Amino acid sequence: MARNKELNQKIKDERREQILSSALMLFATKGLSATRITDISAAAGISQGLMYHYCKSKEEIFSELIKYALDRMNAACIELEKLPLPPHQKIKMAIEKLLQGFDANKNTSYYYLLILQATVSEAIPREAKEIISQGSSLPYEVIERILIEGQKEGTIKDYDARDLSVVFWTSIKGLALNKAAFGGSYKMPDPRILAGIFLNE
Amino acid sequence: MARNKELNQKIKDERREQILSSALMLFATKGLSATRITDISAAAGISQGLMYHYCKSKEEIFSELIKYALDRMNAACIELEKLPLPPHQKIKMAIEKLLQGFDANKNTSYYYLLILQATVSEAIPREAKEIISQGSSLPYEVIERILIEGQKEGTIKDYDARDLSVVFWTSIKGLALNKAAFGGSYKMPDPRILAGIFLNE
DNA sequence: GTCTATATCCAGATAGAC
DNA sequence: GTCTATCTGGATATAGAC
Repeated sequence: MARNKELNQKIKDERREQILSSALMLFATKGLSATRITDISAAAGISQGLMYHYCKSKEEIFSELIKYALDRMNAACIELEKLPLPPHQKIKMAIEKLLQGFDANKNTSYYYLLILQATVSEAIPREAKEIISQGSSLPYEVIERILIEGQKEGTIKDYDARDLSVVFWTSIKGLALNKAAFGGSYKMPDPRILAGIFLNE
Repeated sequence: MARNKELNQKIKDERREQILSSALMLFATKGLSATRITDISAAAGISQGLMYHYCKSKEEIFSELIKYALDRMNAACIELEKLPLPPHQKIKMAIEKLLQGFDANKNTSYYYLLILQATVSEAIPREAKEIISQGSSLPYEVIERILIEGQKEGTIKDYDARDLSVVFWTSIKGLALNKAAFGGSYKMPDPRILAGIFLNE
């Protein structure tokens, strides 16, 4: 009895994983609206009707993916800030890790595409919009704080820290979207190019 | 008689302008698929049925907007390359002009959103895909050539020129998308921040 | 040229059998 | 838990009146 329940739960969890993973790819490459529920079910290898045992709608899946992406990004930023390193090293490391992540795993760049859609699009469930509007400012704040610290030490260039933080993230996002667009054929540039935007030599 | 024909043509042209302009905003903020033909007709102030006198489908409008954006961008790049200026000045000027353009006119950043959609999405008419795949490499090539020239003169940093060109455009695109996402509230950063990526001091 | 009304089609969601 | 069949709604596209 208990055995069966456990097994069923396991199957259910695995299917849900499968669904989320398929949906990520489809949402990223077609957008929420153009992705049909049957696209997701086909990619996950189940019938269309069965989808409704695992989720209420594709909007729900979309929101869940957004939440997951934001949570991970924010957690990583908090970790970064806590590291026992001088600020300019934190910036260097962040850039290296982010670019490596894009090269290693295309899903990473797909998440950026999802976040962009959710930020920019009016055709997105209210829930996803709320998750975004509440959870997307932390990375900017963290980088800004680190840059200000570095400016005090004289290791970071003396432009407006808010501007620098915006350039940091828009450049990263630009590269992520390029990766999502051109995929395997495209390799990330030398991270020192980006680091040079911020660091005094 | 001839008068009427001229007048009719003029009305027709104006309407078409209206439709294209409304469609740009809607495609950028909702995506092609989520934009209904009635959204466009309502924004242009005409009935849904009348749309079919001015275009075959929303896909056709989308392709036309993509073509227009690419043509203008490519023409601007060719102009830039021809200017009688040293390479590092061309880079500086390109960055300044691009950022000014984003601040001056939100439509500019909307075009970037359209290009991104057309590049990344599978749910895009074949025609738009073809336009993109044929017409989107020139800006990268032009910037790469200018950078190589500057490297010979010692005014441009000595990283791989292809990498630098990719960073140039991905950073610009990142800023454009940020503008599209956050709109009026967001002001472009100091162009010297970006220029510093490329220029030897 | 412009509108309203209608037909067609397709995706989302539900119901019922296994 | 899983499928197939069906209902429903909404968007596209067309037809016909003014």
